Amino acid sequence: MEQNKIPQATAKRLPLYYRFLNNLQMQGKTRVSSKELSEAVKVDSATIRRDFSYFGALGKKGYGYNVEYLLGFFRKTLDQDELTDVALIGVGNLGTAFLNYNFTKNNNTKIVLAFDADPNKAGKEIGGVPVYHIDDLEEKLGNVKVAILTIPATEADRITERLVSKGIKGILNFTPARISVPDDVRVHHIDLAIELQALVYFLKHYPLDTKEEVL
Amino acid sequence: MEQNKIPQATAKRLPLYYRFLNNLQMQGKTRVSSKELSEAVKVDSATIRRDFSYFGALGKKGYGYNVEYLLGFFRKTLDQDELTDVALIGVGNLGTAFLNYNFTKNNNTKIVLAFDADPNKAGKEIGGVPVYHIDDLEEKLGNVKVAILTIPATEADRITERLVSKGIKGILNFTPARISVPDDVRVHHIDLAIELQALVYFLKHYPLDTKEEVL
DNA sequence: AATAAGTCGTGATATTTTTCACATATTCAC
DNA sequence: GTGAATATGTGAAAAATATCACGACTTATT
Ligand SMILES: NC(=O)c1ccc[n+]([C@@H]2O[C@H](COP(=O)([O-])OP(=O)(O)OC[C@H]3O[C@@H](n4cnc5c(N)ncnc54)[C@H](O)[C@@H]3O)[C@@H](O)[C@H]2O)c1
Ligand SMILES: NC(=O)c1ccc[n+]([C@@H]2O[C@H](COP(=O)([O-])OP(=O)(O)OC[C@H]3O[C@@H](n4cnc5c(N)ncnc54)[C@H](O)[C@@H]3O)[C@@H](O)[C@H]2O)c1
Repeated sequence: MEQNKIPQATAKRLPLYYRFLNNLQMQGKTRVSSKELSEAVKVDSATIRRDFSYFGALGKKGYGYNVEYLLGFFRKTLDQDELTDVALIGVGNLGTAFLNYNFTKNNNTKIVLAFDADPNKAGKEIGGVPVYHIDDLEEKLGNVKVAILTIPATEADRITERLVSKGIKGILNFTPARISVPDDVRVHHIDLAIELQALVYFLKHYPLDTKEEVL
Repeated sequence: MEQNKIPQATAKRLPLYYRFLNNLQMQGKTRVSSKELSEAVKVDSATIRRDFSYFGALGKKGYGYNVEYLLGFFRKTLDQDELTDVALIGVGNLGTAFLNYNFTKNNNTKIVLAFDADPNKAGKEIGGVPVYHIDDLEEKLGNVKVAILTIPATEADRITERLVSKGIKGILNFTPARISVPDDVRVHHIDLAIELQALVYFLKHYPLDTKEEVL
């Protein structure tokens, strides 16, 4: 699809740029330089210019970038005009937090339904999202292609298999399990315990005198 | 401190290895190869061997790695024997989920106290962790060096400043705000909305026929 | 109109990370 | 013991990412 020449590292930063540009526009700013952007999002200004340059010459020398133009460009690039439906599996501590938080501020994704194995949770609605019993997964999932996994790790493999066979193509996996999927399914692991441990490890073992911010 | 020759990419994977080795030991396995590890944690086996090699020759050719030895080694390396205290700021949706989840399974970090601006939350205890009013931050924080930030983005800068002046050295920031800190403070951003958007972007724009798993 | 200040886009370079591929060592089966 | 199988550790190469530094162009100022 189109140019898949865009480096992954760049692609991961696009939503960040987009969000900040939105803020700028709301503040009524009409122009912005890579230097200003850099200070706000904490990414080197050369990296920002390089990132933008993959999409062509979006700025003007000596001027910077026009906020509205850039925003419009990224809106298209990030498909901000089409809403992507997401399913959430596991309405426990984390899952409930995600349901209550509305990802649809500034955002093109929306959790449209949730599943849980607990019969007490099925039938309810949390944050405006209906919760179904996991037994009804195949029946209710419909054409949703993205799932958030917030179930116990022990359930991850079994549920993943069911999700994949129903056509899910992207999984945001919060369980510590490293799930196996076919090659055409993308899994993004967010392992909170590990993030915390890694932070502590860095604190103890790395001097850190220079500014190095870690994602 | 010791060898800070260990690449950051490697350091981030250490807790993952550690957790899996723990599982292996609990299953009674005594040896493991980089190939087996690779399948379990979804990291290329050459990368695993390279990672381990930064710490010396931990394995044996033709045999693999001794689980107990490796685990003991990483336990020391990751300071699993000392518990690091953590403060949580913002007992809302996310914060409450973290308090209820006990990070101290297999883990060397523990949330020991929490703060919130809501007077109804202060004074309570959630998941065994006392919640104080944010006004008492300076008084109660003590010698804690790591904080988890789960407050509204608008509060992030102000609270960060207070944390830093009280001596916090590591922040796990869940707010969308990109906070500014002195060079000796490490910030790790976990931006859930962006993770979700990035996943959707990859799904739509990247072919993905080969196995590429993204962290 | 000329000058100064600001800023992009990018070739070149540096750094970081991953992967290949193989000499070398060990184990295991018989 | 011997040979086949297994698996490490690592030099070298590749790939990915980040940064430097500067020519080219814009805007603002006097
Ligand atoms: N909460 C945290 O702070 C935190 C931190 C790090 C990792 N995690 C991980 O995130 C995951 C969820 O954590 P949590 O604290 O929300 O757990 P939780 O126990 O509160 O919630 C899990 C939910 O999944 C449901 N469930 C169980 N089996 C199911 C199945 N087969 N199908 C559908 N639903 C099922 C349960 O009924 C429960 O509601 C876990 O894997 C956990 O390790 C959580
Ligand atoms: N919940 C999610 O799923 C989710 C997803 C992505 C990002 N986030 C981000 O995480 C952060 C927290 O999200 P949430 O859903 O838990 O929000 P929330 O509103 O449920 O919780 C925020 C809590 O912080 C407290 N608070 C406000 N100001 C404070 C202050 N100055 N000092 C101390 N406490 C204060 C509030 O009383 C509240 O309890 C937000 O920045 C949000 O953007 C949350």
